[in-house]
Amino acid sequence: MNMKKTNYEEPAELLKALGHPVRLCIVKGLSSKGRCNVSYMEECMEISQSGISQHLAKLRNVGIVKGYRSGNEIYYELVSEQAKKIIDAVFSNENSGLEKDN
Amino acid sequence: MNMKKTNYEEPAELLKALGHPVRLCIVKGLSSKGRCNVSYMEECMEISQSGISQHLAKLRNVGIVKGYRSGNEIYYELVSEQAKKIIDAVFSNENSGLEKDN
DNA sequence: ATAGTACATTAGAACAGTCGAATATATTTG
DNA sequence: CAAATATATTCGACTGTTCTAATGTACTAT
Repeated sequence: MNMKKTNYEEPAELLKALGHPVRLCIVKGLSSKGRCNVSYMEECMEISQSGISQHLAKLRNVGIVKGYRSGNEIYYELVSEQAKKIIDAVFSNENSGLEKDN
Repeated sequence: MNMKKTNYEEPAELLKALGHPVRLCIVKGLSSKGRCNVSYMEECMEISQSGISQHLAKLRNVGIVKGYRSGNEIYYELVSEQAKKIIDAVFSNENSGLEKDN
């Protein structure tokens, strides 16, 4: 029944990349507002410049975002359809009831 | 523009829990086959008993799965609607084109 | 060329995640 | 009760992640 671990390694990488509050925030922001430069992200979240850059690097490395230079600044865009779908799934949160009463 | 980090902490936990090949495999399996006991999972994946148990503990802790004892064994079920949606998004992978040509 | 701005990269300390081995607990069977 | 089975928990080594501070690079303006 095809439960080979290797089939899950790539999608797990994607989920792991999204599984950090700062990165999730970045991607959610890009998903709803389109492109955005790094300084703006810095202003919106309490995190250092280098922090943002490092998180963006991870998102780039798994192909979730892509950056375009425009003069002095770099604008990022969400380029992974799969990531978009995941974000939609995560935030389609009309939480209709009983969860986590474990 | 509501980019507060705290709003992203819980969903990030969920994604992080799913962001490991073994756990993703478990959840995907439960998603498509319904309930399953631990021994069966062990057989299907190359990992120790304690490994499976530890991963199941994580999934339990964030409310993704729930286990029911039936005699000697424990059957797990996927109980988080949000996780189901995410799994669907991850594996709706009719990859229609251009991604990751970074 | 120098200085300023925007971003990326590196380094290292602190912390979190993962894995196998050993041990613990709950249940069933004899 | 003792032994067997199924699962959970704990421990410790190892690896990976995250953060801050410092430094590097690319572009712009003067």
